[in-house]
Amino acid sequence: MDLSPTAYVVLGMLRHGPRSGYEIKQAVDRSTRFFWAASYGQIYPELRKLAKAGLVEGEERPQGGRRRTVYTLTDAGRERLRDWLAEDPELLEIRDEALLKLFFADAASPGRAAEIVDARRRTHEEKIERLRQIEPAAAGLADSDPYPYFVLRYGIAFSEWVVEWCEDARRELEELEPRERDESRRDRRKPDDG
Amino acid sequence: MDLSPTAYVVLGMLRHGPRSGYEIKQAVDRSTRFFWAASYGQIYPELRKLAKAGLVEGEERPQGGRRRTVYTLTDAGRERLRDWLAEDPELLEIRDEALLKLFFADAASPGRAAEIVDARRRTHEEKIERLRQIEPAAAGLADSDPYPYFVLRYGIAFSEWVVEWCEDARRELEELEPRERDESRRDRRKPDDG
DNA sequence: ATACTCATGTAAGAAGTTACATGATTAC
DNA sequence: GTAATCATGTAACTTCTTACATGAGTAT
Repeated sequence: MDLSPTAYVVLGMLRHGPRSGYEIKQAVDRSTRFFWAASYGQIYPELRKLAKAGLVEGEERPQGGRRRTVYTLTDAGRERLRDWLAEDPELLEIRDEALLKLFFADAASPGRAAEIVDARRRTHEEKIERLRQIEPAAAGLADSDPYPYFVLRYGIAFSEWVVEWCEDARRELEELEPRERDESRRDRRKPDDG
Repeated sequence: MDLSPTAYVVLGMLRHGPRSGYEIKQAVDRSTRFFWAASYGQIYPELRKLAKAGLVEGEERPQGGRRRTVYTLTDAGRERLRDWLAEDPELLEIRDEALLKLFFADAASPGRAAEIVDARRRTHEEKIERLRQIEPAAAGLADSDPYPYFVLRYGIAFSEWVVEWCEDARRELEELEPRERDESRRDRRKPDDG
């Protein structure tokens, strides 16, 4: 049976011990979210599928009168995770509306490109802030498993790089877009292209 | 009527003049692909929807005995594109298997983290190569519309940054992963975490 | 001839989001 | 008491990919 990529997120989140679906969702939001999100609508059905396949085991562990099912990796599940980790990563998908809008900026009103770049900068500044908030906790756990912290720092460094790029781009766009650009450009346009 | 994000890719690809579905797909593969992909299975149905909505207009323009439908932006379509460009970009989705595997590397065999980083480096080296191949063509068109070239250079710069990060990460992992790490680490692990 | 590119499309299904529903516990 | 958090789940829907089918033109 083939597993979806998100199934491996679930298996992976159980690598250090039992967790409930709710806890997995929380862990995803605090960690892999910026490069791999997952919703309840995926996690809960996935846990059941994995249990049926014998890769995880569910156990009722209510807290007070609150029902709660905690899942544990089985040996088969751990092996499956290991096998997947042993394959070279393939999938890399990006949907970046900011880049798309910048790409089409020629069809926008004059000066809009710079605003799009500014919006992109703000997005990544917020991302940095959010990641910095979870950084201390991640650093504390790095002792027993260094990789999540490693990846978190990648996320921060990446967004910092984007912010720098936006600042450079801003300056470049100002040279590119003097007030009269709109008129002068239209003259140079190939007939085919208008 | 709401448009899907990919509908705007189609509208945007018509901003400089009429194109067939086939040509749109080609343009996507040569340009927006690295941050926004689109398949025939989206493009052709989308063109029909947009035509029904009056945002594009199709015209039969066979080449030889080969049927061919070419679409043009209507005024309404151009306005719709402009309105969308005037809204701040929101969507940013990443699915990065390499980061996910690195995140879970603690559950992999020793030394696997470094291999994942190496694979990531290769992926982005290939990306740079592909982008460099289309760079001259993009640079040539920058005269009439500078933005696609602008975004292309972002793509190259980004992948170059990733390659550098991978080189740094490689070195850091070697410090982190001396041969005996596996044993020593297990001792420091909290009981909750095993 | 045969392989490649041009050209358009559909069907099936995977993957993922959103909104909703339910109900207990905890903090103020 | 009431708002937030803990906890689980489903249904409807959107989005997107993959695989397939068809057929003409072009280059070797």
